[in-house]
Amino acid sequence: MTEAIQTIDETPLRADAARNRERILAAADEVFSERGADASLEDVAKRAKVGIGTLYRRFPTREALLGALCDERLLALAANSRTRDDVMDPGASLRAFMIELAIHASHYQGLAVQLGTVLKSHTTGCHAGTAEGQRLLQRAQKAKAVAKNVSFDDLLCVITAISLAVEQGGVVKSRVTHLVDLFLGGIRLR
Amino acid sequence: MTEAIQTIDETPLRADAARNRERILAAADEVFSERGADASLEDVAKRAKVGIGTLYRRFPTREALLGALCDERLLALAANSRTRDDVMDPGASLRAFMIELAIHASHYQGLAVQLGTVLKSHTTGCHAGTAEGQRLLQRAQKAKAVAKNVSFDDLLCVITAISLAVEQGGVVKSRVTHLVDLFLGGIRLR
DNA sequence: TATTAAATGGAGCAATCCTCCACTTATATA
DNA sequence: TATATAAGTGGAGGATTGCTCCATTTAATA
Repeated sequence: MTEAIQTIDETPLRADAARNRERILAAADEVFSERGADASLEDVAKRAKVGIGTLYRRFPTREALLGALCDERLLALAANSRTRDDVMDPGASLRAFMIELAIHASHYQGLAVQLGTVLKSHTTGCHAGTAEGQRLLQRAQKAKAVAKNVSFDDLLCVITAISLAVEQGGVVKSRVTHLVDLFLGGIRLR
Repeated sequence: MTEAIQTIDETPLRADAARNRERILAAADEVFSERGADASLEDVAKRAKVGIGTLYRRFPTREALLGALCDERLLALAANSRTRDDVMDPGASLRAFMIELAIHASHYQGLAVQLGTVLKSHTTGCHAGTAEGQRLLQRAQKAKAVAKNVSFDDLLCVITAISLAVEQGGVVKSRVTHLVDLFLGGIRLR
């Protein structure tokens, strides 16, 4: 769980730097869990027992830090999704993916709004996540399970919305599922 | 366009206070338009030529200020919607309302995220807006145009999402319409 | 062991939020 | 018209956070 996690990257880190990087990530996970994704970065540095300068050197922006934090979970999510190819039809696979991603995106309070930005940070996990989403969408469209005028951005928009609702309402998986299903099926009766 | 705009309110304002209130609103509209809904409130006060204390006295929170700013437009939106009862069927009315609200919610950069909160500020316009939305939803459900397991919160969630997408993508009415229609019809083929 | 490029930490400036309160002013009343 | 007073005002100032910069320390290499 150590090496490939970093951003698509140039020279390897010095030993102390790598150590500190891990501490920052661990601290950030704690602090963001407790106080939300817009908690003070000074607090993160303090908890990691690292100077604030060190934190900024490693993660120039908050999004970079969030991106790195999401990395592992997004990788897992994408891998997970690929295993479903065998046991689920394309539509169901897409649905499952959307639900998982929506839940992921509300892992820290305040993460949902940033989902779009974070997914664009160049992390292996972020790449894997978007790639998998696009693959699933295409697959579902080829199988005529989903309309072809739907873009991945449309999906992302809806997923963001759903996690946003979860964050605000403080609700749970049932609501996520409900909203995903609404979106899949449409609210209009026929 | 002067009196009923205030929050559901107690004693009337003194002349100077009322004057300042209007200047603050005007300044806020300018500043928020230029720099987004999370612009500095000190800047707003400066532009209104008013002390920062005065601004806070009148609008204790940023949401209160945003609520007041949305007031007029929400009132108009609700009134507008009611006139459509004659010329549109329930489903189409709801659709039109959603589109208008979504566009409204991206009037200032950064407003969308706050839509939920803002709508809860006790302003006549906010009340009118939510009331009208609920009415339209019920009406559409009675007419069997919309599934009955859809709540107003669900709608709000989707509308927020859509304006969020608009804000981020910097896109326009066509995208809003597209997303609303996706949500109404569902993305799944049958 | 000496060299040096990489990494560190935190002082410090800037931006913003928001409170508090000494002063000013509109208005109701005599 | 004069005056009492409740309502309103402005902005200094404390607190928080973001982010940069650079003098110092340290890991890796020869």
